[in-house]
Amino acid sequence: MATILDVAKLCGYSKATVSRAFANPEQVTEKTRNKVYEAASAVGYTPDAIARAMVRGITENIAFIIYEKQYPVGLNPFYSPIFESILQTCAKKGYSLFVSSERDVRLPNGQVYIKKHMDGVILAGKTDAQTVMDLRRQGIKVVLVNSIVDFDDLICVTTDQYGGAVQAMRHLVERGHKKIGLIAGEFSQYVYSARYNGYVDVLKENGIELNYNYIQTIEATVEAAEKCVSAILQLEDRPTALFCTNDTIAVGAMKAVLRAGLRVPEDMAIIGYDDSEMCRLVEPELTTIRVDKELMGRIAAEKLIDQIEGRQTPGHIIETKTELI
Amino acid sequence: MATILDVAKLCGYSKATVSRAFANPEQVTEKTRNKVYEAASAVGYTPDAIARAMVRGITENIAFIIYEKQYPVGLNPFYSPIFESILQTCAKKGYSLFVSSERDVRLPNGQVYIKKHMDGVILAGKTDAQTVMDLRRQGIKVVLVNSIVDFDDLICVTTDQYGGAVQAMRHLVERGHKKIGLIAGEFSQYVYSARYNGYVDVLKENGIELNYNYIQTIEATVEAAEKCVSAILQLEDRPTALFCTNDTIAVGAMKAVLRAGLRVPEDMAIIGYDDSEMCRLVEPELTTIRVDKELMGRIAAEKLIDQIEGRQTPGHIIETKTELI
DNA sequence: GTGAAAGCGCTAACAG
DNA sequence: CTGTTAGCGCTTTCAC
Repeated sequence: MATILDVAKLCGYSKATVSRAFANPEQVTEKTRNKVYEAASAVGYTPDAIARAMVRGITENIAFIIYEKQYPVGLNPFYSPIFESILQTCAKKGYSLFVSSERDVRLPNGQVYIKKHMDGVILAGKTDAQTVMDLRRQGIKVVLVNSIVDFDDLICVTTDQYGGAVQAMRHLVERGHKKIGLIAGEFSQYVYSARYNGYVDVLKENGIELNYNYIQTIEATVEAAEKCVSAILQLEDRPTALFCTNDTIAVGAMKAVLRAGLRVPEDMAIIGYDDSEMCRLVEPELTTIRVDKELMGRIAAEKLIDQIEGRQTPGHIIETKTELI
Repeated sequence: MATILDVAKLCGYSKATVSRAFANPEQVTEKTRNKVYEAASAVGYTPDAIARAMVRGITENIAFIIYEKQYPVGLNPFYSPIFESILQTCAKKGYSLFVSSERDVRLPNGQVYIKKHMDGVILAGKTDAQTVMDLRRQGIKVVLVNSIVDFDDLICVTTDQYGGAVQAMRHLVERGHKKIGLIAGEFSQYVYSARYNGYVDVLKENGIELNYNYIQTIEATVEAAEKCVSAILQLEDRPTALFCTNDTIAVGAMKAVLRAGLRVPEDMAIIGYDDSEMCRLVEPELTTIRVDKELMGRIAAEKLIDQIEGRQTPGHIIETKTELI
């Protein structure tokens, strides 16, 4: 592997000049530059990013670490668009992106440790204060997505979970539904209760009494939702609408209804949550609550990079708006 | 940021011993080790991966680089499971994973250059010999997924594209279909022609004549497929079955059929390709050709890591089997 | 089992 | 504009 020294020798300039020709071309005359480049091509030289990172103290890499039990990282319909958005933002800013689902590695002494080929991380999903502190102690900047830890100087990018649930429920109520079921996924406490409260509160504000037969908590999979809703359809006095706390559940619910020979939404209205890709795949297409995942990813990446590059990043909780689709 | 020297000073041992306590614990007595760990915790020390990589010449990072125009990386229903599988394999082997859709960065001299915080890359999608050579010249090991470049010593993990298409077509023919349409996505030449040939050959072997009204090439999106199939449904003598060259197209086709008030598969049989997640979301569920994406990802990652760690990796083209679902 | 010393390949003052 | 020099933090012989 050719090093900077090989190039320097060949073109007759010093290491420093070769270095400048690549890292700060404007600091070198065009003539010199060309000679350097020529020599570099001749020996097949390419700067070594590791050595560079070592002396500069920065890697220009960040990591996106998802910690959710629900689905694997790459297949998660909610995080995929966020991931994609982060990826794009990184590309634009010249950063490379690590992806991982295991937040930490243990040193032989049992200490938590994250491989430090990165200047910062975006943590998504279940996150605790300790992790954030560990990371920071290692000199790594942190931004949270879809989770909140109460440090004043920590950026947490979230959505209005409660507001979205209220939007969904009001939509159903406005269309005349009084018997509305809740099929809730087993999400983190934070997400679960916000959506649950939205359900309960909208019923209350419309004077509709809770019917606990209509409320089910299940694993957030198509299969579980299908099974659960099939059972609900057997109820004497079955609901006319279902609020599903994510789209995967809504798709399962829809399958159950269609298989029972009923129509959506005439016989059973269904609303999902997240506005994932699948909403547009099924027929009829699913009503859902849009969460601006593209924006969440972009903000998270931009704020993180701002911090890495030493720009001030005021703000703590950044809440993006939801919208009915 | 505490360095190894801080720890050495505090515990009274040398840098070398501290280094060993973390990198090769067995080379140090337990007593020493504990003292080192204690001192490390006290000053908040954690080994610096960059410095480590610099002297050892290995990073324990690899990259997954997708070069496809079709969909963005993170949202690609075909590559997502491969990605997930690679991620898992990496985690198991102690490697971290970079993900990217832009294969290269250009140096000021115009040379292609990839940031070398990695020991190897898995290249997916459109790949050319030059890229492979550039990477190798930079000391980076390469494995290809879903693409082929003819170097004897280059591992290419693919599937039997032609065989899969034949399976799909035979399935339709066996169920008595004679008027079979082909809705082909604009994929790479390699994929496109393998699937196209499968279509043509099975028709031939059954003595069915090609009807060019039944063959359409479109952008591989739900919308394009829906539009295309809506038009096909208007044909005087419309087909009774459609072979769609991926599931996204098949889903679009299905939507068009259902919207026209027809039934799937009674009025129009539809078969997709890839066995992506969406097949199980739609109702009725989609018949498709399974491609073992989990296996492809795992093999690619394992072979790459084998190469990085200096193990022999014979073989060139590794073809995984397809299966009708 | 532990220490001393020599770099890994590069950048960043500081001179000239 | 270019060269000299001094490390970045760690691992790894080679001695002891």
